[in-house]
Amino acid sequence: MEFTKRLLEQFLTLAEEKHFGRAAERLSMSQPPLSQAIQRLERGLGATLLDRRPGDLRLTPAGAAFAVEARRLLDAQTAVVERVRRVAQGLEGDVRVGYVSILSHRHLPRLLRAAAEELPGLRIHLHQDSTATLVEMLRSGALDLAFIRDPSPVSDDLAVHDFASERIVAALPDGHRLAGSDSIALEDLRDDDFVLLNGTALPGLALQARLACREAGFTPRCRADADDLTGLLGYVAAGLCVSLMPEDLRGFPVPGIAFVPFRGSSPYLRTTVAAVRRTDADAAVHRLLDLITRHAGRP
Amino acid sequence: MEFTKRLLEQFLTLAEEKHFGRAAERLSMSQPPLSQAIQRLERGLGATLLDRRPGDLRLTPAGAAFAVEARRLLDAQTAVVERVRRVAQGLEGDVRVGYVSILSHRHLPRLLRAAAEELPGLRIHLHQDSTATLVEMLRSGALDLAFIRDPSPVSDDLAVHDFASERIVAALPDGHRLAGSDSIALEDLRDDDFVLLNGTALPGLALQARLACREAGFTPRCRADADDLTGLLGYVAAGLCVSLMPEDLRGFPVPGIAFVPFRGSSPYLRTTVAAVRRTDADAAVHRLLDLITRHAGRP
DNA sequence: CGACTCGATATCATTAGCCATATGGAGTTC
DNA sequence: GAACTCCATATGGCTAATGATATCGAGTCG
Repeated sequence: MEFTKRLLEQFLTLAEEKHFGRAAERLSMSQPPLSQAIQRLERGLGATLLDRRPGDLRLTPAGAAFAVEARRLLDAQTAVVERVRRVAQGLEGDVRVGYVSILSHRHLPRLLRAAAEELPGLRIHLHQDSTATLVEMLRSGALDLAFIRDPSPVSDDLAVHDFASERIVAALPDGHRLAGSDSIALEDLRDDDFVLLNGTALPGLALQARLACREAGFTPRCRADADDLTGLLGYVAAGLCVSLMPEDLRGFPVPGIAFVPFRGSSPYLRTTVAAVRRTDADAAVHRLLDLITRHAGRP
Repeated sequence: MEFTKRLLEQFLTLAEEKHFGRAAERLSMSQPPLSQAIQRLERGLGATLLDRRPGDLRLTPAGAAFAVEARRLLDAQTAVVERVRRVAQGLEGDVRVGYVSILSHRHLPRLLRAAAEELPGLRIHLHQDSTATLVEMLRSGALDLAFIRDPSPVSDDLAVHDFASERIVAALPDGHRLAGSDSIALEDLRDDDFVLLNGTALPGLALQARLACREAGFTPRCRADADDLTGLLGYVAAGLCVSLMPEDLRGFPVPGIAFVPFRGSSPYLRTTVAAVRRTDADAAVHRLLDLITRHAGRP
């Protein structure tokens, strides 16, 4: 039994009109083929749908039930078309997004809010991990999009889009001679003891910090190192060293530490990029990526 | 866009096999028409369903969504057929049943239980009213089946089926000289004061009680009357009169009253019949009516 | 580079679904 | 009972859906 739209439409019209002649007219056809279509329908269903009493056509209980179901089938079909089109256009769907922990502070909530407003049909699945793991997951198809650290080992099957560049600021202990300044120059710290990242966890930041010092014309005297930011913060708060950190941390006041920006053309840490597979044709991913690039670089 | 079963089946098979050749083989057709069918489907939907990369066919997000929806559409169609057939066979549906209050004591719960077990797909809508009103509702189509009193004004557009015959018993005050008997004869009460129904509420019972006395060879001396059974019970419990009542009431002991059956061929009150419209072809009504007649006459 | 795989395209035959006209037949009305 | 209403039946034409064969073209691999 095949339920074509035409057949369902014919039955529904007949169910409304309760008159073969009028229904046929509304359907722009003659009466006999309508009779036959309905008969085929009844044979196919194995049930009588109409109580044909002379001059008074009415639906049997089965016919009334089928009228309801027929309308549902029609609605379901158009709904399927709608849904598939929306998925194809990326207005509906699932996107698996990976990110490094730093992002969560400020950018991620803002992005999620914007996505929920602009692309309400998207379900975004979040996964936090290290840059290296995220790249691997992205390449293997376990993720669709990832916010990762740059510089990082990005092969050419991935396309990257600049997302957020954070400036480096100085982290000084409260008692430091420059702790009260509005801004300083990096070379003002050439004679200070530094604590820097050793590069195991955040290689990008560790590298950039050293590069910035070299550009400023000195090699930082490293009194200590640490493998994550909280370690750095501990050393600085103890008053033993100064350090360089992403400006993001200024939003989280740490007792005993002053974050002071650099003057003029200060060293940048180009931190976060959004990466996707070059071959990925998923429209939802591209819509999300578009939204991300439009939100890139904002504070 | 028309979703024939064949087309959905073709897409689903292809979605499983991810290979045009193998899918065509499983569908007992050659590969080219399958390609064309899928292309027509994609054009009709206005969306690309397959990612055709050489040697590795995969579904696009839209294709994956459509695969889910296609399966749902197929299931929905077969479910519709099933449902319509069940309604046509009377295994599913709505039946509006009217009944007179007496019935509710014992028969109605039993019937509903049996119906729920034997015809679980039926939704039974209950309505209690007087015999006259029920007959009118039945005829006008507001009810499908009614348990009514007999004798009653049943026109020949209704078909009636005997359902329950209740015997008349004597209701005697506890102190009555026959209150302890196992059974008595109606003429034993010829000199007692009676309280009987005046016929406004339960004309059948009122009439039958008087007919029974006439058959026993006497006219009951009516000291009082009442328009319902509780009125009768009050008079009897007060010790003022005896009365005649349906034996149903023996199940509800009333303080101060003894119900005593009549000996031998005691007078019957043929109380309740199930009535339906003769022209009604509703299979659910007939199934229920069949169940009712099979349960007729049981205690 | 040549064979192979796999999907797309071109062309054609068959069928059956759909609708039209003409007619039949039951029931109602005046 | 004659005209009318209304649905069913009979018959025929047309279109469009369906699938088969043959071929092409891109990509892969030894």
